[in-house]
Amino acid sequence: MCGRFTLTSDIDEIVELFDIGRNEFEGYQRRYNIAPTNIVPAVLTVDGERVLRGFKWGLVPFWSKDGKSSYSMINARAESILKKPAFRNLIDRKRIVLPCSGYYEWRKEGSGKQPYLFQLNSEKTFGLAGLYDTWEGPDKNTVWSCTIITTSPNELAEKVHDRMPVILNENGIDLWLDTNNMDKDLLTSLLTSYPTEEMKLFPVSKAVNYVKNQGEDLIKEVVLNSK
DNA sequence: CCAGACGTTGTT
DNA sequence: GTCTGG
DNA sequence: CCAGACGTTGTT
DNA sequence: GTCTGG
Repeated sequence: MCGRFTLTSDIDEIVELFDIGRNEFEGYQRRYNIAPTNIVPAVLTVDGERVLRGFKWGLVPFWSKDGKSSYSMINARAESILKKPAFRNLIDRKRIVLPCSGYYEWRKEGSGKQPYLFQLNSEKTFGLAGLYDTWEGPDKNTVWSCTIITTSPNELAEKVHDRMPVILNENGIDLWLDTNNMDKDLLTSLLTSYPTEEMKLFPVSKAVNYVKNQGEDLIKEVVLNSK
């Protein structure tokens, strides 16, 4: 999973897919409109209600000493998620889904790296499976942080990369966000690659390499020079 | 027993 | 906090 | 990806 | 130069 993904501004799509209130989404936008770029939105269930809040991307486990997360904690491997001490205790009660309209992966091509954008064929918003944790700082502040789960790629994704994020369909989102669901077999069975035939991929501008670049141009297809 | 890890990926 | 490796 | 190791022995 | 660990 790359270090960059996009979120559509289509409120209706998000509200519908995640079954959250419209005011929940608008409240999120208000609360986080000046958040740093490493804060990402995600949906969780609190007291039976779907809630959208910001998480620092890069898990900080509750037992962390300094509140920092290593770069590697941005992802958790689905295959080992029940074994790894940093993740396995989170699967019971700390599950989230991150709204996403597309994600980038880079492929080495000749001298440089060509970014590709993955989307659903429908170009609609989808959900990435994640886990979160909270960490209490010395001054009693709480850091909410998260990690995105990766799995082996489907036939499309493997053209570019050897991993892909876990994408949940609507049913998967419901199961993953159901706080009453403690069935580890069922939960881990959701952590597979998304159907190839429902996804598309195309090259995009290398402008995506610079985080400061934003906007529509980054999700447009570009024509690559054939060799 | 205790110290040290605890994790994954690759444009930052 | 808990597990692992030395 | 990049920084740092790259090794073994034993009177430290 | 190449491998490994972070």
